[in-house]
Amino acid sequence: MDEREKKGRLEQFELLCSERGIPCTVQRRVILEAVLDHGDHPTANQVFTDVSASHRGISRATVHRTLEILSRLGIITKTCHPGKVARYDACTDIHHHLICLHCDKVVDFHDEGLNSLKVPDTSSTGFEISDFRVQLRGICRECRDKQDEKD
Amino acid sequence: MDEREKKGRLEQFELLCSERGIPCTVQRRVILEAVLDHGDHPTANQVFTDVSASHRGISRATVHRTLEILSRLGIITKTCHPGKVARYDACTDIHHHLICLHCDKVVDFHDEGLNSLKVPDTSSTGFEISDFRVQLRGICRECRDKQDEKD
DNA sequence: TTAAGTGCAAAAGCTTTGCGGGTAG
DNA sequence: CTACCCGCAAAGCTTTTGCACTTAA
Repeated sequence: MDEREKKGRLEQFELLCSERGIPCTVQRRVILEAVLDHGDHPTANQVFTDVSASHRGISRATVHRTLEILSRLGIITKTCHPGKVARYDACTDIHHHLICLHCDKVVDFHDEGLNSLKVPDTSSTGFEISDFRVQLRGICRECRDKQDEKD
Repeated sequence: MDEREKKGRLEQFELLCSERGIPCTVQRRVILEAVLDHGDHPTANQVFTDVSASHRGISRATVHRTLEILSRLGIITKTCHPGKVARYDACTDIHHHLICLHCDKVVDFHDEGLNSLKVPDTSSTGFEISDFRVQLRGICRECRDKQDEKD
């Protein structure tokens, strides 16, 4: 993410904090920055590693707690993964996912056609829908190559 | 899932096994049945509980190993969840998901309009797409009600 | 017969929790 | 000043692995 946009997101975060009376601590800013910088869909552990590289002494527990808080604020979001650990995402513009059913890799995919999908009526379900994602599921090139080797 | 369909899926599984020379053990059949019966998106632990109710001595390790194998065979599938544990799905017909960003609940949603979505060209990505899912993201009724209580 | 699967128990990862000291507002 | 947050360490879950025994084909 470029510097200008990042700065905007950090200001947005500080605004949200003061609106809701939530302390805006150093750790929270640093962890948010790490997610914004990471690009794809880091796990809590990856965020912890990134953060530790520049700031001594931020604990794993804080990373977990903070990621949860940030996603409740809506400033980042939990992504839907086929894997076994939680993953987070810097939730900027609408985008979609290519998913490898073999190695669980998830890659962002931007496409105007998908963005203009009409969300159907869900009123009977009790859900209030705010946005949507399309998952395109299949096999990535690396996994295909590995399969071919075996043959 | 009704008995007739279940029987069909089990036969399909036995066929797949013999095609690929993979042993079709009691445990695998029982675990597959448990997923088919479960309905929504059980975790390995839920499958283990279901299985243990009717069959003594099937270990957790086997449940994990088997779920992985069944999903590689394509007879079940890993679902994409915002949570922290792997979840599986009896992958029958195409369907979509309502996702609560508050409590991570995932509910199946069937809709003809979504089914007919045109999959875009992904040739530049190296992925070979076999199907797709739409995630409708928002807040479920229970979580909305809880929020209202607080106000 | 024999390659592969299974159970058990132990190890390895990921996440949460309780508590005393520290900090933002 | 005060409520909330943080780091630490320990506990709690989920998943994986090594090995001896069993089983499907």
